[in-house]
Amino acid sequence: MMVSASTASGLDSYGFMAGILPSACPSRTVLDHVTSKWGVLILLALSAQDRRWGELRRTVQGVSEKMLAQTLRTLEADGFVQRDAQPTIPPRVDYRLTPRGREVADRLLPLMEWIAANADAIVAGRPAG
Amino acid sequence: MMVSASTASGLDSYGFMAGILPSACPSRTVLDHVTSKWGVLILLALSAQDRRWGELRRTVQGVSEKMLAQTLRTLEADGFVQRDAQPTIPPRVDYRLTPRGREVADRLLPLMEWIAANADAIVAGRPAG
DNA sequence: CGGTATCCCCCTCGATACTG
DNA sequence: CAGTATCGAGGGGGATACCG
Repeated sequence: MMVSASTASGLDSYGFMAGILPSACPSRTVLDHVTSKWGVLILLALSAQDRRWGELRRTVQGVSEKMLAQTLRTLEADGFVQRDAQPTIPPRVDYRLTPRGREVADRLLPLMEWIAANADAIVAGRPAG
Repeated sequence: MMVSASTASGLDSYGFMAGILPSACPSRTVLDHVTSKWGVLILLALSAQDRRWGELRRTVQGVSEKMLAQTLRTLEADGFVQRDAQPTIPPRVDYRLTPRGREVADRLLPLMEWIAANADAIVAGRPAG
């Protein structure tokens, strides 16, 4: 079986294929953060434009305040998101992607586009139940 | 702010940016399956080569039998993975990506490569705690 | 070998209330 | 507006036992 050389060799060079992302390795935690239920959607929302807290809450439909705050803190700790708080009254806080965050978002976008384009067909084809 | 036209316009054409993947839409469920804790790793493992159950269990380190079975069933229901059982004794079951599964895996690979290459720096930069 | 069934703990997450 | 604190339900997920 043949796999596109550019992708397969890239992965093998990091030793993925023998045991994939060994359980103790740092990649697992980063992966969990990036692909977390709300992490993906927040990164995507910020990839389009910088957003304020309330705007983010409205854009990422269904996220609770708790999970928005928690996920933002995680993404900030990993250096994907920068928090910019202005000590005005009322307070104003903007969130933006860091350069590192943009690199991740750029790799998330093709996946999301594909899912958006194919979701209907996938759901329609699921076995009943 | 300028974003690469090829990615941004692609997303906007699916109406992502106003409210991102509205909570009720099918994309959310597909996204959850693809980016689930074990789903990503299983798709990645199968993208390198077809694998038997036991091989998959060893390759995806840390997965329990229950979660491996459960995740494989989900990926199969979504049409990403094909199960090929041979009624021999002892039984032999192979799993392979479907064409649809390969399309997803191809979009997952660049993300995984980036994470593998940057995980150490990210973890090292996390605040203490 | 390649699973399924069951029990049960713990941790995530949502709801609610409160604050600067 | 932009959060934090607390609580309680639910289900993800591990351990174990069993089956074809």
